[in-house]
Order: sequence, then structure tokens, then C-alpha cells
Amino acid sequence: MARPRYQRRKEDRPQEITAAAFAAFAEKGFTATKVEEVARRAGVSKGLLYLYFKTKEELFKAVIRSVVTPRVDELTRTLDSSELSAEAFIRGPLLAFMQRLPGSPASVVIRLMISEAPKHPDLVDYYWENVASRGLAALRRLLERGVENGEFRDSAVNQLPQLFLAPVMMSIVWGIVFADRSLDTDKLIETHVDMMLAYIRA
Amino acid sequence: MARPRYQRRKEDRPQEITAAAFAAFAEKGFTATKVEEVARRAGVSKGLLYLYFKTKEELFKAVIRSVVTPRVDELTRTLDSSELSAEAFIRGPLLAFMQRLPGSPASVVIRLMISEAPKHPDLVDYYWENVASRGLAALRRLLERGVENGEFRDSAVNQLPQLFLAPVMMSIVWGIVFADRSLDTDKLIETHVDMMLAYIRA
DNA sequence: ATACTTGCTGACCAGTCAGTCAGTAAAGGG
DNA sequence: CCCTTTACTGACTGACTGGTCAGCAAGTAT
Repeated sequence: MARPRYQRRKEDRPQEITAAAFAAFAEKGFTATKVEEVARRAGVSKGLLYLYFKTKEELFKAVIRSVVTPRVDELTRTLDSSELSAEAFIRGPLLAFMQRLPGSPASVVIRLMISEAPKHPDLVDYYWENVASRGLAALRRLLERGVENGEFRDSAVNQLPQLFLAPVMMSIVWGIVFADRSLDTDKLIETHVDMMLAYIRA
Repeated sequence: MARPRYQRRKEDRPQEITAAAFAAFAEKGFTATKVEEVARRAGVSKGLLYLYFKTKEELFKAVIRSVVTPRVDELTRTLDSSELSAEAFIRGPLLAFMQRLPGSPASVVIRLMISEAPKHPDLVDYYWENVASRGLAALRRLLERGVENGEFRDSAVNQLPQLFLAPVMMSIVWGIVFADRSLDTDKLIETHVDMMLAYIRA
């Protein structure tokens, strides 16, 4: 009996807390989530949370970073390390990646960024440097590779990699706002990719 | 001298208050805006605001409605009352309309909807019935008209009018998150329209 | 066993803010 | 010029919540 009321697990706490915070933020958004609620979910007291994170905002930033960092690595690795032709790569791994995004944690991050960006400019900087600009650069390289080896013509799209992600963004926002009203996001994205390839093919 | 401290203007107050609220929400978002701040901007006391709007949420809904209603009328009127061919209409008035959206109040509404949708399902319903579904239906009619008179082929796009709006959404979200980091949204949207037309042309 | 360090708890505090209401004064009728 | 009506004011309150801290107890060294 008399099992201890708690165990000391200094190493694991931060990760457990950010995981709990992510789940809570995903459900309610940042402002509406109480620090106490996060602590409860993490099976920890409010005080302990404040031992690891100075403020609620710091916690927020840590959450974003913890979700974003591994994804970015996966993305850039996939984008740059493929031997496929540009078109085959786009129709294969890239399309699959894009179709996965709307249902993934990335979707939650986007929502949080949209809601909180105006209040957290330093977070926007972080996101820009580590996610957006890197992802767009990789896409641009991919398109240029296609142009160089004669698959694609030289079009305005080369300077607008955001165009690639437009239907993904649409799907994510749709999911946030109209959760239940169905939209076939897979088909939306696939059609868009098909359309883009037809447009830029040499 | 002794000019009265205030005038009674029962008729104009609601509109003045929603206008002030819109400005405040646009700058800070819903949650971060204090009711007192809205009252101050409207040149009115907090108490009076509560005479016209039961709660802060009611005020929020009134704001959305006041911005959205006139736009919707404009949109559907333009969409349905044109004599132009489908393609000419898309390249002309519709493109112009789409390009205006990212810098318009609509952009603010989108941001508010994304942030607050999970907490205001009845507002989502309102937005769906009065804006989204109507706008999409009008777009669908436009595409079908193009198919009927032989301009367009029958493609998956007919069932996915959201695809039309994808770059607009991308532009709006970009503006919210990366305000300063420039993106040529006009060109993004124009390129996308060009691409779509090439894809669906008969 | 005993003393010591420190991860951890939860009651508490202080600031904030949506919403109220007793009272004030502007319009308007008699 | 009162008297009534009601648009309007703003000090106040009650609930909520981010953040603190004095103390407790789990692990560790001696």
C-alpha cells in the first residue's frame, strides 16, 4: 500500500505537459484554455507547470515548436532526397503529404497561428524561418529542377510556390470553420495538383 | 455654452456601436477586445452598449452580420445578372472581386470566424446559410452555364467551387499571419484563375 | 536511520473584465 | 415652465484565472 502520491520525473515532465497543452489548445484554442486544465490533463499541479514554463505564453511557444520541428525535418528530407522525376514526385509523395496535412496536427498549428499571430510576432518569426520559408524554398527548388530537366516550362508558378499550397490551406480552414459540412479535401487537392501540372508541363 | 453632455440618438447608436466594434475586433480580435474599449470608440458608455446588445457575444454576431449581409448581396447580384460569357465574366468582374477580398473587411471576418467558430456554432450556421453556401451555389451555376453553352468541359471542378476560392483563402491567411512579408496576392489569384480556365476550357 | 536536496503540491493573491443598476439629464408633451 | 419618460452614465460587483510561494514528501547520500 501507501504508494507514493507522485513520482519525480523531471526528465519527462516538459514533454508530457506540452503534449497535454497541445491537446487542450487543439480543442479550445489558446485563450480559452486554462492553465489549470493543462496541468490536470498532464496529471500535474499548476505549480509544477510554472516550474517548467515561465508563463502561459512560453508554454504556447514550446507547444508550437514541439509540433513543428519534427514535421519540418520530415518535409525537407522527403522533398530533397528523392530520385523521382519532378512530376512523379509531385503526383506521388508530395500529393500524399499535402493530403495528409488537413487532418494532421499541422492543422491545429495553423489555427493557432491565425488566432494568435497578431499577439506573438516572435512566434511568427520562428514559424517563418523554420517552416514557411524553408518549405517554400524546397518547393521552388523542386519546380526549378523540373524546368532544368525539361519537364516544366518557365511560368509564373515558379515564383509562387504558395499556389501549390492554396488548396491545402482551403481544406484546413474549411475543416476549422465547417468541421462537419463535408468537403472532399483529398479530391480538391488532387484536382488542383492535376490542374497545376497540366499548366506548367513543357 | 452649457451644451448638453450627450444627445439621445436611439436610431443611430446600434450602427455606430457595431462599426466601432468591427474596428476594434479587426485590430485585436474578439477576446482581446474589451467591451469598454468598444464603448469608448463609439463615444458611448458601457451601460448604453448593454442596452442595445445583451452580451458581448450578441455584439459579435451583430458585427459579423452587418459586414456580411451587404457583401453577399453585392456578390450574388453581380454573379447572376451578367450578360458576359462565362469566361469573360470570370476574367473580368469575378477576378476583380476575388482580388479585392484579401484587403477588404471580409478578411477580418474570416479571421474572426476561424478564431471563434468552435465557440459559436450558431454563427457558423448563419455564415454557412447566408454566405458560404450561397456564394458556392452561385459559382456552381456560373460553371454550369459555361458547360451548357459549350465554353467549358465537364470536369471535377464543377463539383468543387471551393477550388476557385483557394488562392483567395491563401492570400487572406497569408495576410493575417505574415502581414509584412510581401506576397503578390493579385498575381497569385490571377495566375490561379488563368490556370483553372486553361484546365476547364472545352 | 538520519539529514539533506529538490521535484512537486494546492491554497492563495491580485488583476482583469463582462455585466448590472441606481441615478442623471436630455427630449417632449401638457 | 413643470412633469414625465427614457436614453444614457459610470461606479460597482462578482466571477474567473494567471501566477506565486510556503510547505510537503520523494528520492539520495552518508
